[in-house]
Amino acid sequence: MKYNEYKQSVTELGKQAGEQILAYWKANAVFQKSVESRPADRPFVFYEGPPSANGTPGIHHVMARTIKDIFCRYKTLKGFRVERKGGWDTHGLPVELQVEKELGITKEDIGKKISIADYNQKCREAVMKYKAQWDDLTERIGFWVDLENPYITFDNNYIESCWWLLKQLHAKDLLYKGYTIQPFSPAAGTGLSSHELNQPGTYKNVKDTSVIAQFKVKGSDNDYLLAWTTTPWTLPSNTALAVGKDITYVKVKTHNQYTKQPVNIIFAKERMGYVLGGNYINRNDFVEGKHSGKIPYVITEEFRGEELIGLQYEQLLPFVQPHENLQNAFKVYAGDFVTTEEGSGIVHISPTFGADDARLGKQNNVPALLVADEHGHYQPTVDKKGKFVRQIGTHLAELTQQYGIKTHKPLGADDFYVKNYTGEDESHPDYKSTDVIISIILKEQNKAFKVEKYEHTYPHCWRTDKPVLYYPMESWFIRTTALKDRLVALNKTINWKPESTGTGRFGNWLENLVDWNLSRSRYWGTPLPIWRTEDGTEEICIGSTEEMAAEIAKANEKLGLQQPTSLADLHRPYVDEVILVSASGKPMKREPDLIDVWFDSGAMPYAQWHYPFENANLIDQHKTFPADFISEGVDQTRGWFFTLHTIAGLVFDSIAFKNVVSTGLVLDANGNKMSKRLGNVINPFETVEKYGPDAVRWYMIANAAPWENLKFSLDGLAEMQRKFFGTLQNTYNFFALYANLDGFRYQEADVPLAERTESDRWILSRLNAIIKETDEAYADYDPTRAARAILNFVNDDLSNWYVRLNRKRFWKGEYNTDKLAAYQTLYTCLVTVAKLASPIAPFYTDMLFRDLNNITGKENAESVHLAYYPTFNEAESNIALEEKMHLAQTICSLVHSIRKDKKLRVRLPLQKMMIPALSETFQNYVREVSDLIMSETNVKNIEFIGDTEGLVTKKIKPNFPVLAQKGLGKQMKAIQAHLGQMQTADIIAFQKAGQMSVAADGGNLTLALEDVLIEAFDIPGWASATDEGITVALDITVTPELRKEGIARDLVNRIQNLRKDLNFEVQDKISIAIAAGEALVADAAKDFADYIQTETQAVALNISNDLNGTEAYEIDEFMVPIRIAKA
RNA sequence: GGGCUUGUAGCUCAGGUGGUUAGAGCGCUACACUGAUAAUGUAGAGGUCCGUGGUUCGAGUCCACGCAGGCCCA
Repeated sequence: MKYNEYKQSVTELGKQAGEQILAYWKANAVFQKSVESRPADRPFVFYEGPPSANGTPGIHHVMARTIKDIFCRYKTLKGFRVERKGGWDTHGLPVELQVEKELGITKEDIGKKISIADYNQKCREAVMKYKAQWDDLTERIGFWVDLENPYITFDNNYIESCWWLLKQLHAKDLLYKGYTIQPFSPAAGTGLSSHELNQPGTYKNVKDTSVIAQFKVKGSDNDYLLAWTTTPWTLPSNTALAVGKDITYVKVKTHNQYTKQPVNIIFAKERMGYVLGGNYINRNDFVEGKHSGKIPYVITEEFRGEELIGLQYEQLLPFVQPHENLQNAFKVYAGDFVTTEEGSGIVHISPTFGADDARLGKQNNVPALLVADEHGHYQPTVDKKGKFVRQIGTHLAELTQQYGIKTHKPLGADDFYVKNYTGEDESHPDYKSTDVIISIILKEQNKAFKVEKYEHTYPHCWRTDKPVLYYPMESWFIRTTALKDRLVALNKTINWKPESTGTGRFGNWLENLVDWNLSRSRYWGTPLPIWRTEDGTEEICIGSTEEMAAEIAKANEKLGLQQPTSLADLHRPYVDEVILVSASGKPMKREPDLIDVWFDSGAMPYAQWHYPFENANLIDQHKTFPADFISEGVDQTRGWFFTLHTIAGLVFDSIAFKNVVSTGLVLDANGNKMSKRLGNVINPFETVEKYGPDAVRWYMIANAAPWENLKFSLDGLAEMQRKFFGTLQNTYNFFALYANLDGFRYQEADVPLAERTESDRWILSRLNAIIKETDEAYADYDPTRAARAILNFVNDDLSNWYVRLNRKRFWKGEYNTDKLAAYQTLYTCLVTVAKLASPIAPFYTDMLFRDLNNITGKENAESVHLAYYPTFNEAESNIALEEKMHLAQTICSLVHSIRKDKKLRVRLPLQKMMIPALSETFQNYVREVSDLIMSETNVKNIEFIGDTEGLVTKKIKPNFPVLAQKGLGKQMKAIQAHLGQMQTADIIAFQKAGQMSVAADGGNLTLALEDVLIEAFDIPGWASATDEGITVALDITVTPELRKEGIARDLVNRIQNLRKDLNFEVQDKISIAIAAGEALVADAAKDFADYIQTETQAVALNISNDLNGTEAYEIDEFMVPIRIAKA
């Protein structure tokens, strides 16, 4: 049995790992074992936020799923049992729109051209259209989740759990029916979702008639409040005005430009330019003749908006009176939405047709202006076709006639549409919109101060292209505001990553919570389980199929019906057909709405287990509730995060999740959003196919924190693959090559730590440091910190330092304790790295782990994912050693830099280097790693120079933090000045004395050695270099002996190259022939024959005159023919 | 308009509690190394730390106001 050795590129290997390890997991049920091998009483609860499978997955899904997977795997390594149930979100508008598009129908056709039953069947099929692709990607990127038994939101059982939850809310009086102002398309006869409103091209620039209307203050002669509107058709339903409390208003005396009547007008001071623009001029500037045609004005009063609050005014167009709360109508209120950006700074309020308006109305009990229809039900002044009701239309028709307004056709009471929904010919010279007609009437009645065209953007229906109407619609709400404080308090117990999303984005949202509008007027979704009598006085909320069966039976009996008591499908239209009976014996019909799909997903903690009808103990005994961990995109803050939190809070008075990672967006390499239009979409399948799954996962995690946006670049991915996986693989290959030759199988006892080399103990200390660091990072849900720590360890510590320095130990000499220690140390590093990195790169690390463990059998685990997380070993941690090694690295780097400067190749040995002895500790540290420094730099001796030699220039500067702590901040300038002028001799004197006195403000102060930092700066007359306060000087005298030794090393190097070029095996013995031509080279070869032969495994070395025609190689400054042959 | 967030080298990113020479990797330039070799090492060039004010002996770091990008909401 030998360790696998790999020749292929790192990319090939990544792909290979992705395929082979996946197959291995499947064949050996590793996922299942990773769950079942952990004790059931140590659960770590994870919730999978259900994706919708009606579209293909994107690269950002790889990101989201990687994050989820990492922590589940980590917790498994830590010994937790992590069950992961998959799930699918199946209801909702996107599915419906997709089906409509496929069938070429609109919402109006449903129930006409296609039955609801058939339509919903289409939705049911469409929603799982791409399930196979999703499953494939999930599997290929190694996201371990149970795909065999997922929860599916359209299942009857799932719906039944949702109903149960709704019933709990209903019982707590948290479910109610109310009004909400929603975008509505009269032309299409349907409400519009925000999704539909966000369709491109929906918002258009239009020119509307805007009016500054004059609202006469009650009891005054001619004081008027000016309110501006771009929708004059809403003026007949005006019931209030809003002002800004802190805005400054003025009263201005002038004349109305249309009627010439004197008026005192009130509006925001900042809006004078707009209100009085054009035809008006300040009376002080008025010059007769020069300003003919202009109307003079004068400001008579100035006051804050607060003073206007409560003021009463006369109804502007008194066609109809409000039917309730009349005492609150036609008054001035404060509105936080009032600005001085446009209009007059006073806002016209019509609670029926504006969201702000409705809110203000609700808060202050201001009535909406409604009119009774033929059934006595109160309705808005405009019907759903966009037409004024007769009560208004009659008046408008009369006034049109009275003022002789010319129109393109005679207008009756039923002809006043608020926008041109009937397709009238607008090019007709006498065509006038209802807005214009209302404006003319206002002008005639001295109620309009200014009328003009106003260009703005306004939303239009994406299907009919007609303007949208904001219209009051009946809706069901969850009274979330009732428990707002509790929801806020519960949120504070949740650990959010990043924290700001929890306190800011989510916390603020909770603080400003409004009731959750649950109603959706659609077909494919969870039906609202509420049945009502026609007059709405009696209702029932059904909480289970059993309850429904009982109620149906009751209805059948009381109403003499023949309804089946159980439904095969709880969707529309089947539930719609169910008639129930009220307590008083009246028939009850289901409220036709569906519920918001977000309720479905928010219900998953319970509904995925069909709670409480099955598995009740899972929730009741808190076995799977609340979740320990969830993760989704930050865009889910008001989506899934909110609904999970709200349902748990309202129904169970609990949080739904303890830790949540909200992930950022995946953008293209330039930071743009990926979109089909820009053609910058990264295909996840192709990417994983090309680079293998681990590189993609690793890159996403190591490159940026999960909650930051990720600029996804394929170059960056390739770089990360080379850097991390390439280096790790090289290191493993190195190990495997020699371990196979030496037959190392880790059968021997561990070499005691004390018997291992400095570098062994150093790398083990570093290894322990990252065990600790990664463990903390994972536990803190910060995978990026873990990935970067591992990356730096593998690259800098393990590969570029440990392996490079210790290469010879592996290929030279006997299989002795030292060699064994080297193997054991490197093995330990590799197998530990495999474990630490396995949550992020599950495939490659499993291959690495198994390649190692299959030979040694050290661990009883058939996969790295069944192993346990390494534990920090205090005994192996050695901070002092790590510092020493850092010192060695710095010194080597300095020597290299001098060598480079003086053009002295490393193979040329040098006699000595000198290092200023800054302190006893420093000197000892360097001494302990001196062998290492000497072999790495090829310098024969290290000498320390003390102060006595007077060779070193020293530099001194304040130790700022120390001085600041002593409260000497103010004296810093003086101290700095004093230290700046000190010479080396002064510094040495100070070092000897241990303290000195410095003149400062308010007397002398005494500095100790700890208050300053002293550095060796330079060694005059020597080739030296300085970094991090350490200076190294190099003796660059090249003696003939040294030169010969350098030549000998060159020879070894050339011969080794030759061996390789000739494809000799590492263990082949050779004979060498070197040309005698150059005396110096021949001498060197003779003097160092033993050395050369040992290094190159040569049994013979001849100096020959007979090498004509043999290729020559550059040695020192000579060209020397060399020939080798197998012995 | 509101909430949150980001802005440091050509690119991707580090820079606890303020400490005076702001770092890494990639890329670029040059050199070296060559029994890990489709590797590796060393050095160099490259920064008004988004701007403006303020606090401080001292600000990339703290405060205020802006600017630009992003997300969510109106």
